[in-house]
Amino acid sequence: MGSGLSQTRQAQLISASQRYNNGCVHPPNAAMVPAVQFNFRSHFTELLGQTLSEILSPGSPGFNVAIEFARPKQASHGDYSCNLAMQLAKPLRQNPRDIAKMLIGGLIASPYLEKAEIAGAGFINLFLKISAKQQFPGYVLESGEDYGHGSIGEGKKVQVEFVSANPTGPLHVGHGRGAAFGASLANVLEAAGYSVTREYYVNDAGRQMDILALSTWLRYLELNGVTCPFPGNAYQGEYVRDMARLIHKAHAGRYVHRPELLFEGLAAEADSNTETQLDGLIANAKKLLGQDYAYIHNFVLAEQLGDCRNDLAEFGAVFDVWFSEQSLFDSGSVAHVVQLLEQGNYVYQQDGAKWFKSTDFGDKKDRVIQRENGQFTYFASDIAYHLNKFERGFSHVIDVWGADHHGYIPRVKGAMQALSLDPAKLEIALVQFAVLYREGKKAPMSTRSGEFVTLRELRQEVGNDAARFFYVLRKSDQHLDFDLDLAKSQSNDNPVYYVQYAHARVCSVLEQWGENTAVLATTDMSPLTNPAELSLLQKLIDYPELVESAAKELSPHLIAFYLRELAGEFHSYYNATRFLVPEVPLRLARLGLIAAIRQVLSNGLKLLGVSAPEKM
RNA sequence: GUGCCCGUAGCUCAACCGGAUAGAGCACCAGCCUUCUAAGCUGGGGGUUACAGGUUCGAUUCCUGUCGGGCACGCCA
Repeated sequence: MGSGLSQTRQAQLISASQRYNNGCVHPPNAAMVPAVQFNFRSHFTELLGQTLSEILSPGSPGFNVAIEFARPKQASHGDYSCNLAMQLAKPLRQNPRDIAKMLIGGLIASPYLEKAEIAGAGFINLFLKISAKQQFPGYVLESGEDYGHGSIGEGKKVQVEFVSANPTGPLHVGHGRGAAFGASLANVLEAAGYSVTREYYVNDAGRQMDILALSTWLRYLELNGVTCPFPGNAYQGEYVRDMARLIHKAHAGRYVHRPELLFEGLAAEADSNTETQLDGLIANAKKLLGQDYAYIHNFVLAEQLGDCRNDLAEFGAVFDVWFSEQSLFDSGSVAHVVQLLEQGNYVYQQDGAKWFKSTDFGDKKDRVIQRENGQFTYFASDIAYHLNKFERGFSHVIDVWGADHHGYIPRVKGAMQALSLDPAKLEIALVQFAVLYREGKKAPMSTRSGEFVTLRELRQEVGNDAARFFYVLRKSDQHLDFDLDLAKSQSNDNPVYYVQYAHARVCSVLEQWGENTAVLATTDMSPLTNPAELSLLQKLIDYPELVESAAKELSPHLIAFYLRELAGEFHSYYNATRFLVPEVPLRLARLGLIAAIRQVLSNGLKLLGVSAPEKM
């Protein structure tokens, strides 16, 4: 979410520090106000920042060096690690270890800090007090479903537009990835404090829809005993015949209009697979059907959109707005936006067409917005659509596109600039298509040819949970090799079971314990001292920061990775440690910890649209 | 040909926008169920981060070049 969010982040840090200075931020002690906003990383950033400002005067070299804490991989490097001293070595012309010594010496006491060490080339490693970590299970359980929810979004309106597939046939597994990514991303942004609108842009105005309408009509004619060749580049899928059957069933021969004239003025059947031939057929169909063309067109649109909507809803991708491209033409928005661009002197006429000067904004070539035949291009309606988005008051707009559209970015951003909109407020998240493998070989996929694996088919065979999780298990802009056989097999290779199983195991233990889990939120956690327990505590502490990062980086896959790690640590802990031990304080503390783990697993899975079963 | 993305264990992928000994999962090998769910756990082998330079305290990460792969380069959407 680019610069906008990092500014937000800074604002957040500043406000956190102010609260700290005013004494309004309390340690996460269950007896006090719950420290919902509390965050060790920002706490230490603040402490070190104060130390730094005492050592350096404003404006001196190194004063503006960013203070960042990392979570070291090795436990011996502490809980939080900072490279500030090494960053300062050059501007201060001093040995980094000496600087580190100076910084640690001036560090303000913190109730959470056990010790600070200098290590390696000059790392400052901070160790949390165990007591600080032990506050978290109670905090997690108190926060419940809200644990991990943050406020970096500040309630700002963000739109996530995703899937937006042409309603010309069933969604396939490529769309599924966009759906899983977009839906998860929207959830993550919401958890980070944004007010999210989920939107689907319906391409109901273009040629593809005409081809679908034509295809359906041709199938319908066949049902009425009219034999005519079916073009190879029309939509071949069985769903087209299904729609034709529906029309036939409801209206019998009502829409048979002089089919013998269909090929009038067109080439012979033999070479009937060209695009011009198809356009000719569409034109003839429109002429022959007259007013009735709209019926066919609207019927197939409604059918496909309805099917798509159900499919996505079952997949857990629910939209707030279904935005019609056609409405932009009907309302005059497209004509208007072209006018705006003309007024700005960004449009010129050439070869009978109107071109937008996108090269003014870094595009490789100028782009047609209105064709020689007077029709607006898809690009024109897309400009109008983006203008419309910002007119609706979104502070950020995120478009989730297939990566094959990446070349489209410069012209859209260019158009935004031409309209005096800030292109930085539009973020494009590219999602690579999933490449299918069946029996170790690439499976062909093309909507037109009718050879595809549908999202619905995938969901039915592997289940929604597995599909949702599988899709976001890798970075969205990376290719996804989707092994159908593996995904369809009910084997334990599928990582979603691993995470869900951890959740179910906790449920099972708590059920056998049999008492009211409510007491666990206020249980004394001081018996939690072994390395596995401390590591799990830190894992719980990390979760809110993780949600924040996932939101800032538009990377829901981070949630999936985190859940796998958390589940892994839990499974190890489970195998090595007994929870239902006779000693009551230890038993309660361990149960409190695993109950908190369960809560975080559940919260994370919810963001990904995956269920958290109590039994498996 | 031009532009964008990518190249990490046998395979699929991470690595917190330059940090410490590059991590997981599959697969392979050897173990763990009279104890809270074995859809689990423990241990083991596996790497010149495609290659060659450069930038600096430090590079999988940034820059240049080479090789290899994907995508895009319509008055389609």
